[in-house]
Amino acid sequence: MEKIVLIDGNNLLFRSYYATAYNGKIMKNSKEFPTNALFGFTNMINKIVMEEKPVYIIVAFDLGKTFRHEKYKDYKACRIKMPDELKVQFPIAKQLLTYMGIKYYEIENYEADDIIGTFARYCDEDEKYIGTIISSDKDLLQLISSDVSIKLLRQKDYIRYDEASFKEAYGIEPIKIIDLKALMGDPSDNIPGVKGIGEKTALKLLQDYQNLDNIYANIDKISPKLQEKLLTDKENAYLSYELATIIKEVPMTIKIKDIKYQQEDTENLHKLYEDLEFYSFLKKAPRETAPNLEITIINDIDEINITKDSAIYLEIFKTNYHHCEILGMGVYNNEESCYIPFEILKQKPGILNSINKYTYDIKKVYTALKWYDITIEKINFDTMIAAFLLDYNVKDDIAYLANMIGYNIDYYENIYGKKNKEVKPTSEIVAYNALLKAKFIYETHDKLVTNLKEKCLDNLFYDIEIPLTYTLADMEYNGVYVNKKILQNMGEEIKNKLEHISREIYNFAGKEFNISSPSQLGQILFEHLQLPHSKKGKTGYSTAVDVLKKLVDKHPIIKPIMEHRVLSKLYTTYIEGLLNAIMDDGKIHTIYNQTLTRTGRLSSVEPNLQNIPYRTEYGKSIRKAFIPSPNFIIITADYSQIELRILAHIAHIDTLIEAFKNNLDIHTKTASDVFNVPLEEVTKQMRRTAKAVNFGIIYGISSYGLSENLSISPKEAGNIIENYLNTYPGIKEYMENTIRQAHEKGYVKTLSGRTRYINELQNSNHMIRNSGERMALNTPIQGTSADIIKKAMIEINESFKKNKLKSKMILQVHDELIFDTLETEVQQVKTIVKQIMENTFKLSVPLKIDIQQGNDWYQAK
DNA sequence: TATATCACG
DNA sequence: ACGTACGTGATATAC
Repeated sequence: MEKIVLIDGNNLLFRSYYATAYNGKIMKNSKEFPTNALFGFTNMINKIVMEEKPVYIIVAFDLGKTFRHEKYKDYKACRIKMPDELKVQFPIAKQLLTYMGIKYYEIENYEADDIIGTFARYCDEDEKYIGTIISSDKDLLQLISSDVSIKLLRQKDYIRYDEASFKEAYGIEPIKIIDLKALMGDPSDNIPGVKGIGEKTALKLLQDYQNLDNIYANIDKISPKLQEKLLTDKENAYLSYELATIIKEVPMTIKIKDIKYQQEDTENLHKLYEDLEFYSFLKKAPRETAPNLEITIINDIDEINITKDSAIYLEIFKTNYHHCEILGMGVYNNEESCYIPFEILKQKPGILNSINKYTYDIKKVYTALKWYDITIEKINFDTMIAAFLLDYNVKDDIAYLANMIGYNIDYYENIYGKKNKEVKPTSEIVAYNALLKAKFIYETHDKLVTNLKEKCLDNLFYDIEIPLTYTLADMEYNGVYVNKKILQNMGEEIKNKLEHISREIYNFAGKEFNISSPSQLGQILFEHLQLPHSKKGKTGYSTAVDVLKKLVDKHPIIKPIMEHRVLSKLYTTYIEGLLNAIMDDGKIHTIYNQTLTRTGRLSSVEPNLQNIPYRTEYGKSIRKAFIPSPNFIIITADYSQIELRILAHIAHIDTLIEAFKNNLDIHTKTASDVFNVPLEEVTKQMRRTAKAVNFGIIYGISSYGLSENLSISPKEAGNIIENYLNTYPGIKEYMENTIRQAHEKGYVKTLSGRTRYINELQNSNHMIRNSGERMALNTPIQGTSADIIKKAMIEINESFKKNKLKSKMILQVHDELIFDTLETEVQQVKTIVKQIMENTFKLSVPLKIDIQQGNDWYQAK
C-alpha cells in the first residue's frame, strides 16, 4: 500500500495568514512583501512531509468561484473577500511547492475540496492506495472511508479520524456528514439547512432514519412540530445536501502517478527562502551541492608565501570570541590562497602583517587573536560594516550576506551545530569553509568599495566605522571589573526579600501561584480577585506596570506584586546574569554590535552593559559592583541634552541655539517660551510638560503618544503640541521638510551621511506609514548623536595611546563614556575627554559634557 | 520559538 | 477612523 497525502492548500494558507495577521501588522520581508501566510504554510508542509512520509502528495487549490447551482449561486460565491496581502502569497506558495518537489493542482469551477474528493475516490477504488487528507475544514470529514483518513487541524494540535474513530466520535457514518449538514446547515459556508434544526436534532433524526431521503419518506412518523419545520424547508434541505456534497468526479488532467513526491530543487528552494528571508528554513537544510575550491592546507610555517592584498577569514569554534577556540585562517587572493591551521599560524603570528587585508568583522578577528596574545595589523576593510552601511541585512554569520547575494556558503550552525552544542568538524571541512568565506570577501571587496563611494558613505566607513571597530575591540578586550562579592551579597538580600514578598502575595491571593507568570497573575488579579481589568491582549490580561499602578488603591496585593517584579528582574537579569558573565580575569567583556541598529547606535550583548539600572535607587546600586582597576577610579562623561542640541542645530532654531549658548536649562527655557511666562515663573509642572514635549519631538511626536506620557487627554496634548510648534515654527518646518524628503527619496541621513532607508513610508497601511514618518524624524537626530560620540571615542582612544596613558575607555552607553582612570592621570583624562567630546563635531550649538568620578560606577554619577 | 515584561539611552 | 511615541537586550513562561 502506498500513501497519498491530500492537502487543502487554500485552507493551509488561510489559517497561516489569519493566525499571525492581527492588528493589521503582518510579517513581511525587507522588501515589504507579505510573507506571514507563506511562513506558516512552509512550516506545515515540512511537518506534514516529515510526519506522513508520503509516496504521493498533492496540494489542491481553489480556482474561481463555484456556480454549481445557477439559481442559488450566491451561496458559495459570497465569501469574504481575500485580502490583497494574502492573495499575493498564493503564487509564491505554488512556487515553493514546485521547488519542494510537490505537485499542486487547481481547476476552473471546482474547489480544492472537489480535487481532494476525487483523489479520495481513487483511493477507495484502488486497493494499492491509502489516502490522508490534511485540512482544518470539517466538510472534508465526509470523505473518510476504509482507505481514507483525515488529519483535522485544530488551533494548536490535530485529531486524526479514520472510519472507526469518526463513528465513535459522531455516532454516524462519515458520509452522513452530508445529510447532517443538509439538516443543520453551515453558516460559515452559507449552507441554509432546515431552520430550527441544530446538531442535536439532526443527529437524532439521522440515527432514527439513516438519511435525508428516508427522513422525508417517514415524515408522518415525526412529531408535528419538527415535521412542520422539515416540510417548510424541504427545498432548502435538498439544496443544502447538494451544496454540502463534495464532488468526486472532477475531470482532472492528472492521475496518481503524476503526483509522486519528488526530490526538492535545493538550489531554487534556497534562493526563494533567501528572497523571503526565511532563514530558519535555510539553516535546517544544508546545501547539497557545494562550490569547488582548491584547498592548500599549510603544514609548515615556511610554506606560507602570500604577497598580495588578501581576504582573510578567521574560523573560530564557539560564537563568543572572548572565549573561543581559534581553528585557523583562510587566506585568499586571485593568485595565492591557503588555509593556515592556528597551530601553524601561532608559530609566526606576524606572517601576514606586511600585506593589506580584508575581512568580515574585523573586531572579531582582532579580539579573538588578542586573547592569544597576537596583534594582527593592517586589516583595513570590513565586509560586514560595508554591507551594513549599504543597507544589507547583515548578521554575525557571514553566510547570511553571502547567500543573499548569490554565493553558496554554509551557515555556521550547519558546520558546527547548534549553539552550546557545537561539534568540531574535520580540519578539511573547516579549511574548505574558511577559504570559501575568504574568497567571498575577496571577490566582493572591489564592488563594495565602489558602492560605498557612489553612495557617499566612504568617509563614514573609513573615517568613523573602521577606526571605531578597533576602538571597540580595545574596550571589549580590556573589559570592566565587576566585584563578585558585592553582587553575591546583594543577591542574598534580594532573595530573602523575594521570599518574604512572595509569602505576602500568596496570603493576599489565598493561594500559591507563579508570580512571574503573566497569565497566572492575570487569573489571580482579574478572575480570582475580580479586580477591574483595563486592556486585554490577544493572549490574556495585561499585567504590565501601568495596569498595576492603576490598581494600587484597589487591593493590597498590588504593591507587593510590583515590588516582586522589580526585585526579580534585578535578581535574574542583573545579579545572576552579570555574575555568569564575569570571566576568570574578574572582568566582564561585552560585545558591541556595530552593525545592528537602524540609526547607527551601538548595541551591547553578552551581557548588555547598556541597560544597567539607573533610574531607581534600588537598581542603581547594581552599579556599585562596577569597579575600577586597583589604584584607578571610574570617570564618567556624558553629553548633556545632545539630541536636543542636534535638533536645534539641524532645524536652525535660533532661540534654542541661543539658550544652549547661554547654558540655560533647556526644558525650563522651552516651558517659558511655550507657556509665555518669564523663566523664573516656570513651574515644576510646566517644566515637566515641556520636557515631555521636547522628548516627543525627538521621537516624532503624536498627540496620543504625548497624552499617554503625560496622562492627559489626546486633545490637550494636541493643543500643547500646536502651541509648541507655533512657538518654534522652525521645528514645524523641519518636521515637514524631513517627512517630505523622506517620502521623495525613500531614506533619511545623519550629519555624517549615514543613510537609513525607510520602507515603511511606502506601506499601504497608514499606521505603518506614520510610524515610518516618526522614524524619519528621529533617525537624523539619534543617528547624528551616535556619529558624534563614535568620532569622539576614536579620538579619545588615540589620544590615550599617544599620551601613553594607562587609563582606558571601558564602556559606552549611547551618550555617555566610562573610563577606568589611573589616579595620577585623572586631570589629564578629564581634560582630554572634555576637549574631544565637546569639540570633535562642530555644530551651531555648543556640545557640553558633564564629568563625574568615583570609586565605582554608582559613585561616578 | 514567541510573548510579555522591564532594564537602559 | 484609525491606535502610536524613537532605539535597544535579557529573562521567564507559555506554547
